[in-house]
Amino acid sequence: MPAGNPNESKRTRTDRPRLRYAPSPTGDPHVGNIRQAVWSWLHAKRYGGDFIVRLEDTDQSRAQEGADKRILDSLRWLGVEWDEGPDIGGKYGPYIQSQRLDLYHDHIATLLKNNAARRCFCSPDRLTEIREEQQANKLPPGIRDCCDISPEDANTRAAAGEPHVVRFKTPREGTTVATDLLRGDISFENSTLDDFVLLKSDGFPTYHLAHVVDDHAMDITLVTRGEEWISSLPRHALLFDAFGYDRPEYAHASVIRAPGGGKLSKRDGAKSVLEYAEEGYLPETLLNFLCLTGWGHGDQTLFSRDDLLSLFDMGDITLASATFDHEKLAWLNGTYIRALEEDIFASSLRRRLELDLPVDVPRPLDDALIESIAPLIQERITLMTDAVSLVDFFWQSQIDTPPPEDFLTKKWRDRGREASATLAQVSARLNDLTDASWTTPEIEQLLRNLAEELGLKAGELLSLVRTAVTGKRISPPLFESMEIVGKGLVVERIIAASSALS
RNA sequence: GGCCCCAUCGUCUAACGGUCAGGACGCGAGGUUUUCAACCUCGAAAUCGGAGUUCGAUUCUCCGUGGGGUCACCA
Repeated sequence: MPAGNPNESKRTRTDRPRLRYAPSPTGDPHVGNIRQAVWSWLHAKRYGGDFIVRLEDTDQSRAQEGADKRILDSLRWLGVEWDEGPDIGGKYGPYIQSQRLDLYHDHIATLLKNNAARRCFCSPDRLTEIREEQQANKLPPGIRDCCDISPEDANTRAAAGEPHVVRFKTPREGTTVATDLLRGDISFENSTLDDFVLLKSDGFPTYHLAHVVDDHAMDITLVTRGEEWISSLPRHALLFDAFGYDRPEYAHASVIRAPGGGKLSKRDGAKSVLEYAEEGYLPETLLNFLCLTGWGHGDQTLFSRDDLLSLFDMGDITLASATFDHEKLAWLNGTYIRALEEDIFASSLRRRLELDLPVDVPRPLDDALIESIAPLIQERITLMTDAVSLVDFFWQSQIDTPPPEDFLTKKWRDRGREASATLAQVSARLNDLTDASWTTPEIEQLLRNLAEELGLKAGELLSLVRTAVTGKRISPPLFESMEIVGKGLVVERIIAASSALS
């Protein structure tokens, strides 16, 4: 038997388990995929075990430049840490499958020697021909007896360099029973299985071979993956048996579904982890949310990283497939934004605004200004990217006065002249305030008094002032905003609005 | 279609045979309020259907229905 288990440890699902995340570097990880990584990590850590990252780059044609780095970046952003991996190594390395080819070849040699596998020289055309024929005869579509070549002949042809694959010789009869941690025993009739490919003609292993060889070699105790793998489970069970290896435990998680049904895809607004990061979601939000869909723990909705690290158990995940709830994700993000320490929020806001504010606004942004604005909007945004449209007026030297139909609502509709006159009075009064009195409470007092004087409700007057000063119908709290914008600019803007309305 | 998996409010979930079937998002009503949020109170909303087992089924069994996965030299 090639490459045995380096450790004869007796680990179990709940005693120093070893779990792995094995992405193939074909693109950015999406939420369903990364959830698998998060869960594996949480489970491993909960029980004092190890979390391993292994790159499954066995499909050369689908490999994508830089995908490996973006996968690791996604994990880091979420706060997922690994004990062994392609970047940091470990005693079971290498952690990149394309660097483990010899191991797979050794295993193939063993199987061939034991007559548990066979070389297959069939062309793709021949294979589709077989499938069509079987389908016409209402037989299982899998490839079984495609070529009848003696092992000697096969070895000769292979030695001569003839391209071929190596297939597993799946038993024709009997039943293969495999166990899923969440569903119990699942049995499959061997007659419905096929002679699946282990080694491709380019010398790379298929997932089936690589999974069995590596998860054994790396001493993985619990394999977690999506339920799309359940149908391949008997193949893996048979392979472990063929090598004489103990089978690991398996937990197949359900798929995350799109709101309309079906698999979640980009079309449904599903984004990669890094895209969520760019759009202003907080890592703690996504971490919490990923565990909220497909898992639950009593009445609890909010889970900190530490909560999850001490509560999560792979055995508690939900069997039914969950629908991705964008609304709840957004709500959750707002909740986490509000919970941020003031200074953390301020610095995060600053980074966001440096990105989102118009290019003509000089960088770096003024820290004191950011710090005074931050508390005004912290509880008003759901995404960090919501901030800019709420606060851009603080940086504009000049704001465009909205058209009358937007400016004049309710009480002021079709009463531009009155509005104009009112604003003129407001600007005059504000102008009388001394610089020392240009504070939130004094501005508020002045405007409330003036409203009373004019026989207006406070809201009626303030809606006018708000639009004039911020250019918006909806804004951060007005008095605070006015204090920050400063007397000169405020008065200037109100005068401008007044004349625009006259 | 074959094989396999799954099934509690619209959505995410809790209830390991006995609960007025709980919580969260969203939704509705009210309160608070300078806009918008936030916050507070209240409300509507579910065990897919049918047989069993049991004193008693959301929970166990079977059938049906519905949804999903898979049938590659992709993972």
